[in-house]
Amino acid sequence: MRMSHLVGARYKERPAEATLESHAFLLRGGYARQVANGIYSLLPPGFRVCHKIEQIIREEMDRIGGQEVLMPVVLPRELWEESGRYENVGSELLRIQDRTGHDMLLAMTHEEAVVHLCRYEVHSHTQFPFMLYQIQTKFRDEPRSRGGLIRVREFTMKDAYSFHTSQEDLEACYARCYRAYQRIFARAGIPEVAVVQSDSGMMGGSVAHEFMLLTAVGEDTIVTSEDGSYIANQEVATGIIDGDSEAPLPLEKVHTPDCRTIDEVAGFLGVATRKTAKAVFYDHDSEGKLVFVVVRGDREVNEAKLARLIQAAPVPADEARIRSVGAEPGFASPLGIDREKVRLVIDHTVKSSNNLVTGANETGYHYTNFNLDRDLPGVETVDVVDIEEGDLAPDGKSRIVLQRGIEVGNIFQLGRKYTQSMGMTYDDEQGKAQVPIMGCYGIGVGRLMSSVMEVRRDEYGPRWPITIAPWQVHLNALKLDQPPVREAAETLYLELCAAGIEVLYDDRNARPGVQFADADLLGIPFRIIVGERNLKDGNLEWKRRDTGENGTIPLENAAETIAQWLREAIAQVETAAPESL
RNA sequence: CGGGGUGUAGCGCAGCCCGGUUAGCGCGCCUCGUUCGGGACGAGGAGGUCGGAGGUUCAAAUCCUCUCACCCCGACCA
Repeated sequence: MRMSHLVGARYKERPAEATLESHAFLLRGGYARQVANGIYSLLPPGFRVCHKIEQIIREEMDRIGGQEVLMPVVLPRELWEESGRYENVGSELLRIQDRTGHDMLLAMTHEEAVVHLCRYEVHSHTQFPFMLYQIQTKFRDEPRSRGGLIRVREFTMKDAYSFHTSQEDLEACYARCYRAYQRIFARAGIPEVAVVQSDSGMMGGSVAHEFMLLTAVGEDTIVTSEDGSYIANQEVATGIIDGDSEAPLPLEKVHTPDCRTIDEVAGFLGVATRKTAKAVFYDHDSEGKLVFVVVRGDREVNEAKLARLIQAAPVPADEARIRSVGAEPGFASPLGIDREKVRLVIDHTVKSSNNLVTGANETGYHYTNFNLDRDLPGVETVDVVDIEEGDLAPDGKSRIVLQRGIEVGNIFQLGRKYTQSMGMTYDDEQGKAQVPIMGCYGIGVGRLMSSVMEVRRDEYGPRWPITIAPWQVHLNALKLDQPPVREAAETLYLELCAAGIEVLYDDRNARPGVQFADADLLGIPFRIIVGERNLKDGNLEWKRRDTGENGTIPLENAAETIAQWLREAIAQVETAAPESL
């Protein structure tokens, strides 16, 4: 590629809307342009990186027996009604109508489409297991997209779906996919991606893992232990939260005027927030009951955990709804509440602490010395709070440290949620109809590109791993108007191209500073500089963008030398990938 | 959806509070010349419905009303 004709301006200045470094470089380097909120076009460099990532994904999915297909972006309402998601998924599902007024939708994921496809194609246990995948556009009408390509509304995703006749078979496939993902991220140049236990969210299913690139700008909170033995998404993380064991004191009702928050109550009574019990209300559980959550005052309700408990999306309840069950906002308490009217959810922390302050369900009054075992005997407690920094890991051996991560991939054991509801069956050995078990496996391509950019860069631009760089070699010719320089550069360019190497040739006769600054923004790992300074000795200069190494090589046979370097550099990245299963 | 902010040339911004020629500046772009190893210099030039609509006024980028878009924080989210 001759750079004089490369489309995509590079900016010297940082665009105002960029927040993350990767976002700034995407715009400054001419990789992507925003069309609307969370909707982007990719320019040639950005598309080339994405295409290479996709190619790695293809190779690894094919290696474990994946079969590539392509399903539609636009799906009819009826298909999603079969699974129940047309009603269950909120406004992030973009619903549209065709010219006849028929309800359609833009797929945000393709479980329905793949089951629709397979239920007509596969009928016998002899055809199992199998895995289909596609690399295709998804649309999710995010309430708030941000961070360049990290979180967008329209994006390209590799989504794979496996079908099995037994849980054991699913688990074997899951393990292969898990390993394939490790290989994909390693080959893309970020072998440090961590695997964490995760929530399966609206997808349903049980076992799920997320592949997280740990970075301060990540949107997810990851709970890790200091000794490295534990790692989980905060949405599912468990741990040991310290309690205390004072002798229970008599329950006492005290006047607490205008103390509606935990901080106000604790301050007024002169106790630590951890010596209080906090009431939080959500509307409503799967049976329509108000959910009354009680956690220790210094702790936060983990809404992902709560959602799994109540089998519904927790929505904070308004004051009228809280009063309707006899509780008093600001002074609410599990003591004396009508348990027929509410779904009482009490966290373990309330049981493991003593003599807590809790509301009296009466404006201006709290109880002190609330002890769950004594005052509400027989109430079961659950885990419904966030694990925080300094708690103990589940094994009790190590302290918890919180980190941030970007989710670059995920894998789920889905079970029969979609095959059951959509009536997919096969005949088993006895000729009896059975419902297959599914797994699903996703990777966001653009998010992966941005994520790599976020962790492989310096102040001047990205430092692409050789395996996903937009081009492999950046050829700079300094003073192109001088015949010897032009001749050497043009010849080398053609030789490199002939050798099958991807070359970006800066043939613009621009000043060196301009060329180098642009080269930094494009982040190509091998830079070859043709300039009169070294050319008079028959040499070329080279520089590694990724490692900073540099030197000179003879012009003669340079293409062969460079080709050899590339093979070695690629091999070096690939050796970081674990063996396939 | 709640709170805050910003819309002026491809990019970054000033001008607005306190209305008044032909709306500026830096970068980028085009032409010519001098330059040339980390974003050169000089000369000349192109490029603007001041986000949109309505209003106030002799006069609106500037004041008022409405509206749209984008950004940030929160809620939400596979």
